[in-house]
Amino acid sequence: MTYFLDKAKQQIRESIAQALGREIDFNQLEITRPPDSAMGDFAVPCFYLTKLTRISPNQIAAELKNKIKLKAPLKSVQNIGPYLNFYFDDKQLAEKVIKEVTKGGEKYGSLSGDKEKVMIEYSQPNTHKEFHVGHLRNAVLGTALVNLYRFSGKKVIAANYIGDIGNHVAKCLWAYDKFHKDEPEPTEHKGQYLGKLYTDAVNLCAENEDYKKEADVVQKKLESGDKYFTVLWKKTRAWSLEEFDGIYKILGVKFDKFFYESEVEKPGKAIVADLLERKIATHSQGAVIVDLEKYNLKQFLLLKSDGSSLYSTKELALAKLKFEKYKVDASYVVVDARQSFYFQQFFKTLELIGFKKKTEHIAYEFVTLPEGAMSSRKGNVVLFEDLLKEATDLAASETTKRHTDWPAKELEIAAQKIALAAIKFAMLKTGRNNVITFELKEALAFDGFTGPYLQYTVSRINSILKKETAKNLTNVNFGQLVNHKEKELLVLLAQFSGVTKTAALTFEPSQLAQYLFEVAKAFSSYYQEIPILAAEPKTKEARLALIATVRQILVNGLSLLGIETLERM
RNA sequence: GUCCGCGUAGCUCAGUGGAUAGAGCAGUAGCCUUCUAAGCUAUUGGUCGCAAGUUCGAUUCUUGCCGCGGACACCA
Repeated sequence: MTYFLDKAKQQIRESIAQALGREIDFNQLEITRPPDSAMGDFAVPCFYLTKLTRISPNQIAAELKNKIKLKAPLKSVQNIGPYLNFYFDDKQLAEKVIKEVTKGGEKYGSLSGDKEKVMIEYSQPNTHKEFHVGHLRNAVLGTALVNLYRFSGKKVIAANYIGDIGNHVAKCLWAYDKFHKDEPEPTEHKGQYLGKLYTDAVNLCAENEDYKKEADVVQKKLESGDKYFTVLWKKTRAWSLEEFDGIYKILGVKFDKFFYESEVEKPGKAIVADLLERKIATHSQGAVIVDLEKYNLKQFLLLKSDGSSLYSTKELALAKLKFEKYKVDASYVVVDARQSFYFQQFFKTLELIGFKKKTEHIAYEFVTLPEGAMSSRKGNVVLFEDLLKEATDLAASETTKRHTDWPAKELEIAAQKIALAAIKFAMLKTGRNNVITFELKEALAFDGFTGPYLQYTVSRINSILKKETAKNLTNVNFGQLVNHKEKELLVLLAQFSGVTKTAALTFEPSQLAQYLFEVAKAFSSYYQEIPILAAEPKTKEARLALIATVRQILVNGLSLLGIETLERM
């Protein structure tokens, strides 16, 4: 799919090559936006041309300005210093952009034809632990990445890899068995209940060496198929999975495939045995390691000295499974940046084994609290459920202030949508490399650069379009859209597809978030100044078509970020 | 100690090898008989951590230093 802006940019490049009378590397010839829209719609800095011709950038810009022959939709070109600034024909711009967005609808901006099949693994919660805002960032980021990748035309398998076994499970079950097995079973929030037990267990084991040993014995028993603990494990594991399922439903987070650590534990151990045989792995202090010293990656631990498995043991088998069974071309794993070193070791190990497939760690920084890191041990984690409740209550009270007459059901649905938008957007609006210091006040903000502001913008457009819409675009006179704010909006809208593509390739949904905010601001300013329904019929028709286009872009973009919009708010 | 990330306005963050470094929040001053004020307009606020180097040109690239956060074998 080639959109209007791509074609226009290509025309700019070709017109320059033609005027110059020689071939140029179009990849080197960048097309940017001037600092002020009055200076042009798009700009070409001429420094690259100077390299080719040895004529000063200012001079070559001046010469080319007179030689360039423009075709629609481009109207004119100006040279300002070392820049060639191009202007669109307003009517053409409006007509092309509005028509292609209208035609594309919810698919507008998407690309197709890419044959690559990738797996994006994310979320990876641990059973028997609590689901907090740290996990939330991963789930929200992963969802956005899956959406963006699909939008840019790739086949994506969204995968979850649930940590349903391991030392944390053993600790939780040890605590359950030792202190709680005679209690009545919890009837709700069973996952959270287990999380609490786990926290207690961590503290107890830290204080008491004997307790830690007991918990380790539980892990050994689990791995050797002990009946009692296996039954207990299956039951409690289901409690956690049920909780995750509920959270994913609320979040609108979906997976095509669930992997469980429990299913790759044995195959993982088999791989480790094979690596020992092949002398890629060796024994060290009773444990199994891969020596990566010569790559400056220390030693990579594959098996504990008591023979039980580690994360790495299982991940070896998982990597194999992904490529062999699911035949993906690339595997992306969305995991906290604190695991970067581990992944370097892991990828190097795969390389030594002879694995040639593309695997990449999509690292993001963690979520912390103003008073320091969240930790189950300190009991200062912010649970997703608590955060959602707080946000929903606030959204409900804000909505009630504005609409005293809304039916209870609509109020309830709206409050949750607004709350989720606020929370998700807060997680997505900054780049992956930023540590998010979680502050409730900020997560619950509904104005400025927030999800609710974007939803509000859509609702305002809805409110107009509910009264009247442009019936048939063939009769619309696009020449009516001459206001500079209309022009600004159109140029912005035309960039949507490019933004989503870059956001996908760089694994940075924040770029889309920033862009959508710009669109919303441009619309709000326009909305304030320019009457739509009260305009002359012809003008009104064109403006209605324009704002429907703005809505489509905002809805499409928000949906990629996993954020729903509301009919009214 | 080694490695990774970050350091831009009071706070939270965009941004770019080149045209006057931008937003949001907070502050100040305005705007609701007119399409939803979760909004808009104006305005205050910056030696882009410090130093050197590469370059016609560095906040952006390189190196060193400083500060903050993180990782560095039996957790995941």
